[in-house]
Amino acid sequence: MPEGHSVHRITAQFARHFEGTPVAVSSPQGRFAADARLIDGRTIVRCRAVGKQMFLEFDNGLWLRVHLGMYGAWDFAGDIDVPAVARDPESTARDNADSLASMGAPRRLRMAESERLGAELEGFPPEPIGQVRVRLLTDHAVADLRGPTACEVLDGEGVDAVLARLGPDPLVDGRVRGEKRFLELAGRKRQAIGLVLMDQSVVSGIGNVYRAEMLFRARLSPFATAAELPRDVLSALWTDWDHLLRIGVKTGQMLTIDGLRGAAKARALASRDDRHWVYHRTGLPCRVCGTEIAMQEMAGRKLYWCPLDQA
DNA sequence: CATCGATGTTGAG
DNA sequence: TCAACCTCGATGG
Repeated sequence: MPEGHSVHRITAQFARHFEGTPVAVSSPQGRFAADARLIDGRTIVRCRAVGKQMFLEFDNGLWLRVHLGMYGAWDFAGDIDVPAVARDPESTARDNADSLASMGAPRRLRMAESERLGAELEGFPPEPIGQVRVRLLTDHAVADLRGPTACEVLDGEGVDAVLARLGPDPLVDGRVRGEKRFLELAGRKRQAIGLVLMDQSVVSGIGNVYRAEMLFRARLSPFATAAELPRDVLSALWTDWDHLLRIGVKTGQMLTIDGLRGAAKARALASRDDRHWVYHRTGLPCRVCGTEIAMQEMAGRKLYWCPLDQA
């Protein structure tokens, strides 16, 4: 379920609590047992997020690559920090700005598309719950992975091969260098821009929510051919992705309606239904013009747009 | 309690 | 183009 912003947050959590310490790696569920032995007991030396993928480098040159897919999630527990939003979903934007705070009594923290605090722990480490593909355990913290689309151990070349297939990520490649690559890649796609924004080889980290929201924010038809769009339109899309991704990483939520204040902002933070321009709003009035929001499948994913504003 | 659907990707056909 | 992957919150009875 997570789009790029959550993967950056999860990776920061690993960098903070798992980097620089030996990690016991196991597979309670068993499916990852052989791979786990390759990195068991090693120290994590680097944590990287690129788009929706996370890479953890171990001190023997091997990497753990994880893609959460539709319903993958990490459960953290132990002496770890908890993002402000997860502690208090109704907290204000100002509270959220101070990103992380210590969690006091040991608890569970689930990090996927959203973040949720679980019950207090009875002991450490806690028993794995359900199908845990991978468990990473240090003296102070534990991370359990469940339901990932991809989870494998790679050498440096393997990582390079994966990275070579990924388009730019604003937080990895930078706004300027990333934009150059995005313009090159998107500018030659003779496909609908609604497809191109979801293509991870063109731009990394955008999923179904950000795709719909970015197109509305640009007042752009999802069906326009990417290669035929003026360069400054593509450029604006990239700039907006950079902008939205940074908000997402900071707040932990896909806040795509900017500039909200007071009650409207609190509502957007508290309720997913009040958070977006068009995503998941089929048949509801457009927030700008009142036209019913349309929905149709595009390459097997639901596409939402305003037929008037995005004509 | 059963069923549905989801913020994703891969690979078979 | 579609099923499979494999999880779980939301929904309805």
